[in-house]
Amino acid sequence: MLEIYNSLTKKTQPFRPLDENNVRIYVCGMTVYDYCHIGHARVLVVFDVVYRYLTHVFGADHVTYIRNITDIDDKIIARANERGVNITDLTNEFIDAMNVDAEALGVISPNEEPRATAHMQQIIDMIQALVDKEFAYQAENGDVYYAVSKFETYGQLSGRQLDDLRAGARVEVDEAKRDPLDFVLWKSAKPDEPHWDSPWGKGRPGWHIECSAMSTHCLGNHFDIHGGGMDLKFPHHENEIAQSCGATGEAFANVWMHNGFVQIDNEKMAKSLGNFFTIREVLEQYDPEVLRYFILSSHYRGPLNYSNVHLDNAKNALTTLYTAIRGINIDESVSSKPAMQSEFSTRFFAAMDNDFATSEAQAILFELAHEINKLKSSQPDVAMNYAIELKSLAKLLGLLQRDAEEFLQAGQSGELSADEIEQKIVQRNQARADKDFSLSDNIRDELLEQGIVLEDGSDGTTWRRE
RNA sequence: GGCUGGGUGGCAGAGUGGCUAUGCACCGGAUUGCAAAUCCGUGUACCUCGGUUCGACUCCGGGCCCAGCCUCCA
Repeated sequence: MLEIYNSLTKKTQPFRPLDENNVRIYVCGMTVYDYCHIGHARVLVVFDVVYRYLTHVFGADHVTYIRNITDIDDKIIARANERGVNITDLTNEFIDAMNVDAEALGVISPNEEPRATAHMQQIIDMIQALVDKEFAYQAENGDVYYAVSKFETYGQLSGRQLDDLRAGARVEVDEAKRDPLDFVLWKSAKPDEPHWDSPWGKGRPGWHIECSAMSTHCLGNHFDIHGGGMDLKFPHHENEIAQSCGATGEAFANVWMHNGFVQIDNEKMAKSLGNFFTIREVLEQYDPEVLRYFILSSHYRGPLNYSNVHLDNAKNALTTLYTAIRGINIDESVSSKPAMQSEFSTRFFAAMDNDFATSEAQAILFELAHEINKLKSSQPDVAMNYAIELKSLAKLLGLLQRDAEEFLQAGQSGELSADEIEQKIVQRNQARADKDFSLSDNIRDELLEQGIVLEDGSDGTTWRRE
């Protein structure tokens, strides 16, 4: 049975959805004012695997996955001003870019990707409900704030006490707030800022209320899983709980999942440290599937240390996997049937059931590949069945779905086209047939300099890019 | 200062109260014209100090160290 670590209870617990026919998950997505970086890639990929696995467990039509888009906030306004473009053009540009990156990484689109600006009515309604219930107040400067002290369990998710928070608060006291910990729900508009009409005057929503309003709107007041990056736990998710529970009077998300950070040299990746990589920068050097494999090679809650060495390692590992299924002609009529369920599948599912232990699941993929290599020539039928099983398990991780040949020969190292390489191979094999090994070795060395590795198999020579 | 996580072999990274993780790298052998790939095999671990236990890397306590959060952040 699937067990998930719940940040709220700090325990790994059996996952029991409210409705098995509609498992509902909401993940905090991106604020779209720049290209996505590797940290974003991690959220994208991690929750993509969560979604794939939930679908596997509960059925394809029994999971609803929502990932929002924050398309209005201070940074977006600042960036648009900087560039002299309007906000919609800016956010559309980066939403498109995000979709390109996500697709490259093999991320399945969520069922819905709600945008904040398209849910202004729901946001205003929720703020109104909070004001009506006296969880919120309008301050003299026109802003509407959430009164943190009114919500009894505030701090539960992040394990903080109000007094500790006040003691540690570095923010200067905002005169308009009754309590320095109160946070903004509605900001009154400054001149030349985008704004919407509301009962509290022209303005725009605070960041936290957007997610409360959109998740509730898309999934109902009470749903199963809420996810996001570790850093969102406080204050963002803490505030969401206060808002949603305050407004609806019901429970909010049952399970909270938080993925760990991407680090570089054991430090958080951050623009201010200059150790920052966008997805597209990485993909100039590495195949997207390599990045995906790398992300899944450590547990989602732990830190992920990024470096080229690690990506090289991931590339070699993936090459091993693809090499195992290379040359096996998977009979479509067989592969359309459900894959064989060997002991490998059982162990793979057990790993995934254990809070999505993807690195352990990957290890089983290698054992399967090993099995295939052993049986390839002696029992091709059995090997093919294992290959089908391997691909079907890997699919849950979004890996190994391409043609092996295509993966192994992808890339643009060297100047040679596939046709030219094939010609060289023909020449070399003629030389080998003539026992002219110095010529054949020269050709092979020449290709190797271009990053092309030749492999002489029992049924001919194959090549790949290293 | 408060709150979270974590310290495993050359590197990365799982896991378990006594039994092989896995990948990459390395070494020996098979195979190959030679390689590559593959197969067979070897080796290198569990921060520190106490405690519990027949037995702990695995449980408990102290210490040291690292990262994250406490402000926008995936």
